[in-house]
Amino acid sequence: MSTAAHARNPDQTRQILLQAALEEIHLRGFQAASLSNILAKTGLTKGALYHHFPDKLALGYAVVEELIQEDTLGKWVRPLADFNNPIDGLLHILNDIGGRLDTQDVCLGCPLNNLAQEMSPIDEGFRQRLDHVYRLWRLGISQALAKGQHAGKVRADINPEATATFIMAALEGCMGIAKNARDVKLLHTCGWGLMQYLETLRAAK
Amino acid sequence: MSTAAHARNPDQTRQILLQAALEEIHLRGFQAASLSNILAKTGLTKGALYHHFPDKLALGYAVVEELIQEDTLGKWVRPLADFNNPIDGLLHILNDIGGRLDTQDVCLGCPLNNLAQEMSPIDEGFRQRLDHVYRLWRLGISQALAKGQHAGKVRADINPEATATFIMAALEGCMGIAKNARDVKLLHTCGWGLMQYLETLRAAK
DNA sequence: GAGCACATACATACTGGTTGGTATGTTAGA
DNA sequence: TCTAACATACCAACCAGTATGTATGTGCTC
Repeated sequence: MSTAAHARNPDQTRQILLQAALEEIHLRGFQAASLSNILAKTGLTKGALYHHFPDKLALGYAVVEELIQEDTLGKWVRPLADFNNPIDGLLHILNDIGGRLDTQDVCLGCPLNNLAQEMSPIDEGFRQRLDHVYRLWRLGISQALAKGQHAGKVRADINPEATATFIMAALEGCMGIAKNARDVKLLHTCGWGLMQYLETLRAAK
Repeated sequence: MSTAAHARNPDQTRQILLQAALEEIHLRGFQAASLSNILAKTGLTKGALYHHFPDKLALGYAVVEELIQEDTLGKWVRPLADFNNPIDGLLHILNDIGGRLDTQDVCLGCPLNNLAQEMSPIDEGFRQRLDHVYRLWRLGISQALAKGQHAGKVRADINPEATATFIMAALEGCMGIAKNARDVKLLHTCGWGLMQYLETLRAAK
């Protein structure tokens, strides 16, 4: 019987480190993220960190691959596949996420976009991993749009890939603008513009 | 007669420092921007830098207020005022800038957006200065749209301010996506989506 | 199934390098 | 002659990373 004074659970420890790293990176960015801050938040030490990750870069990569990618798939790609009208689907997800975001979320912005803007010119490894997430996201929207075209819900004269790219970009842009303004209302204003655009994609009856 | 061995020109020295700081910040971000790198690029020393600026933060603020703001006004706000159809104006500027951007520009992204994403959660002074630039930009587009409405060029049922916000956001989003993809073609794909949106704003004949 | 062997899972203490910032020079020009 | 405009030398703080120590669980032996 273990008294659990120092019970060991390496998988959980790893998750705790990843989560704390995500929070620190989300706030300060990767370069300015301090390992000491991350460890202070977890109560762990450098021994634990460097046992689970070879260096800071690997920790950052793991945050992208295991947390940010999963979050993107879970919030956007998988839910969207459940709708047979992708425009309704996108509007629903948009409203759902937009309604749940509080001021703090808006102020910190999208972790994917934050990291992309910071790290893509500096580190190719980050760039590729982030690009992979963007590709999955874009592909999810693109396939949904194509399916919607076959179902006669989406205009046949638009290119699903290009349109998906623009939707994704516009969304990140809206989040970014609202983030700097520190204004949830501005996010909704911006989101209204995006929804207006989405409506133009519906097939004529 | 000055042999110009060490000719002094404080205003020019200040500009040189600002420009070098902009380049370094554009590449690495503000926090990771190294004063040593900036000085090495200029051939100046810390004495010069700290004579013209009290600290690193003030240097960063000056870059926003004097370089980035001017650039935004010069590239977007002032040119747009010359068109009597804002939609044609926006399309023209978009094509003009999009055509001139090379791969390096795309990879580094928009300095305004870069700084906003990095610094707005961390430093209120940065946030306010960047917000001011965004406001000027948004106001420029908004006023042009309103003018276009009165001239019967722009649909009367859209809100100029909200639409201007979305245009600005979508644009920054497109730049951001292309930046991470390191792909000029993706920027044009994305830009095509934005242009498609702009076309929907035209008043019916 | 008791005890030993060993790898895993951490904690602690320390280091070299870089950073922003400062204190103190030195030189140019008015 | 005095001040603005720089240059030089230095410093404390912080950083990622490492070397080493220690405790925990686990498998293997007899």
